[in-house]
Amino acid sequence: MSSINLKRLSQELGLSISSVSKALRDSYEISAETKKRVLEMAEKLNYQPNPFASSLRRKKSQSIAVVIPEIANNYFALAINGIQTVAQQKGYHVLTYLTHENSKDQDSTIKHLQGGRVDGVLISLCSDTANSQQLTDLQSAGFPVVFFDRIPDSPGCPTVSTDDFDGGFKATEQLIKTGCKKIAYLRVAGYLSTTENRMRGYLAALDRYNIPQNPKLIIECSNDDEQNQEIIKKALKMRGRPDGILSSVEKLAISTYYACGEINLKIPRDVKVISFSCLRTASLLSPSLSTITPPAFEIGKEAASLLFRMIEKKMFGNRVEKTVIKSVLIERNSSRK
Amino acid sequence: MSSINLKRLSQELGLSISSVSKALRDSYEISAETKKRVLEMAEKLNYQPNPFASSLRRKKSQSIAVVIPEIANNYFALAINGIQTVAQQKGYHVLTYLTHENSKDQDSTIKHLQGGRVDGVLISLCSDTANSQQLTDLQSAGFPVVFFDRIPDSPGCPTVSTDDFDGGFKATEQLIKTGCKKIAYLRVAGYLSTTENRMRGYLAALDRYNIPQNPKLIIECSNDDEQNQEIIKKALKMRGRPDGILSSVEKLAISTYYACGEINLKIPRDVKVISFSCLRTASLLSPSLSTITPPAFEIGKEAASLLFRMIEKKMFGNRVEKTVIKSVLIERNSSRK
DNA sequence: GAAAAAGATGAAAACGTTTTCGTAAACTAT
DNA sequence: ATAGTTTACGAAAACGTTTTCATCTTTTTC
Repeated sequence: MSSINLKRLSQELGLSISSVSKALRDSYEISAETKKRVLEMAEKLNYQPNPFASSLRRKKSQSIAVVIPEIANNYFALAINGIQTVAQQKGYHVLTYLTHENSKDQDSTIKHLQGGRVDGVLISLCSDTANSQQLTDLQSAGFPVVFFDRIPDSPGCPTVSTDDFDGGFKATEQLIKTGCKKIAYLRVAGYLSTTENRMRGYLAALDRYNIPQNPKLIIECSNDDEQNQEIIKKALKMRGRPDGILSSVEKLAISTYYACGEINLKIPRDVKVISFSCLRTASLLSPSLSTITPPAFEIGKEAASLLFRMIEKKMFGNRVEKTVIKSVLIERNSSRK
Repeated sequence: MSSINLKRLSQELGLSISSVSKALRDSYEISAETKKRVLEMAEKLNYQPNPFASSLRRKKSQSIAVVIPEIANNYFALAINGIQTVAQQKGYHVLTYLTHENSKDQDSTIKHLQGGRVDGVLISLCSDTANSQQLTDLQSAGFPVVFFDRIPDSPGCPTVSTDDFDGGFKATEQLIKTGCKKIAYLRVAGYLSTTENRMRGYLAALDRYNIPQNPKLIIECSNDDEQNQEIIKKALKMRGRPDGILSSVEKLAISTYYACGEINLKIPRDVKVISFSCLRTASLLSPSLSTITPPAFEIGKEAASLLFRMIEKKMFGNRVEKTVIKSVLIERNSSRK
């Protein structure tokens, strides 16, 4: 807390507060000579402007918020990395809020944010969201909000996401091509745009290859890893058990590996597995895991860039940008013949 | 940006600004009846106090900063999770800053933080820090700073870390017990308290078991994964190549796996591996990776708790707290006979 | 029933900036 | 020399709170 402020600085220099302020902001009203003196003194006294006074006066926080379900997750960690890269370069500060997949937490966070603490919000929705009134309020007030990854269905929102439908389709196709007939889809509890779209891709692929859809093969998991392992084990032991698994999120693939280990099913011999995942060690797993990898870092970067464009009002009229960045499918041993 | 403020609220209620402010802060000066009216109106108009005005006046930011080298890293992601848990519960906001292992970035971050944007700082030092003047300035100004994981050597700093020496010792011991005679230690470039202490544990274990220390087996890696893979490959091809590897950080273990794959060395047959790591999938790797796992989440939680104790001045005099939380060693196939 | 105490409210200063506006002094053009 | 313009600076208001202090009313006390 450097208690040295403009007043102190101006006294030291024998100038008025306003002149010093202008000098520091490089105003044309101040002579080059004076600016130099001011800069030097500021440096010497290690002057740091009070960000709150500045924000209060300018009605600009120089901060953005990132609201995500969790952070100990390869995807979100990478996305934040991308976001920070852009924000730090723009001289913006980044506030992170975790919702823990809890819409109550998400709503209260959004509500607090209305106070003006940030100039914009990047958000990936939590899974138990029905429809957040807070969020629509925020947006309709003209507040810059960009959704990434888990986005709302409503068309009026700026979003950055990946081609989930396509990913789900291609992953399923891949399983089909290696001979799978009974492909299970692992989805998480609640509603997620990603899970939903990936599933639509999965179903479309089944149709395309004339494989009958089977509701029993759409397996809803929870938010608890141990519970999921049980759910998956049960699915793998049922009559007409799946010979292929498409996991909509990384953690379910991991649970699948553990589940198979416990009931002595060999991947890929007994069941083939492919999963959406940003796991860096996918190729080192036993067996190596086939993945559809969303470009998390780029999505974060793109979402942040879009947000800053909105903040800086460099938007073309009211056009709502919807960016989609392709995922990449990498076939590895877990889904090979 | 709810443009409804105290003034507006007070007009609506026919009260003075000060009374409304006091009512909202539940002051004893205001009658219960009035408080109720105020609360109701605030709710109705969705009043959100301006955080900057409040911070400016109270000289309290209700925010803390987390300064870390990177975020796409299991350890730091977990630690932040712990930090957020505590902060969110305390009603504090969390600002994250990435230094990218760059002391310039770190210094400029610290410098900005002196403006009073936060009430305290949690920091894990970057690897190319010699000694940050900014940081010592900040501390000696009485500003609350807690170091976690990568901590300074100076005794005057509050820290939360794990028993790195012990971890290094036990990991090395484990390799020795499975018959390794030439154990390499993989360290990262620059200076890290963790790497250093783990190495001291490693060297102590060698001494304890009468294995001669060999400087050629202490291998300094870089910050670039591809480069590291080359470095490790080279080390594994040299005369008197290591038969055991202790990796001081997770990413070097991963590079080791790749390196072994490329030159056809089988883990653990040809070389045994153990690593410090928070990888959730350690047991699913091929082969499963033996790890010393620092309790990242707990370290984050503990560090944040300590910071809040400092912020709230609930410290006992000037005693500097140095918390150490034990890591746990899990033997898996990569280091078995 | 007067003095003292308690209760409830409001006016205004303060926090540290930024910005608008005013005004000297210096310069330019006629 | 005079009017106009430019240059460089300062005074003061404003941002939205919090807090101190004063004020007025009501209640208590002897």
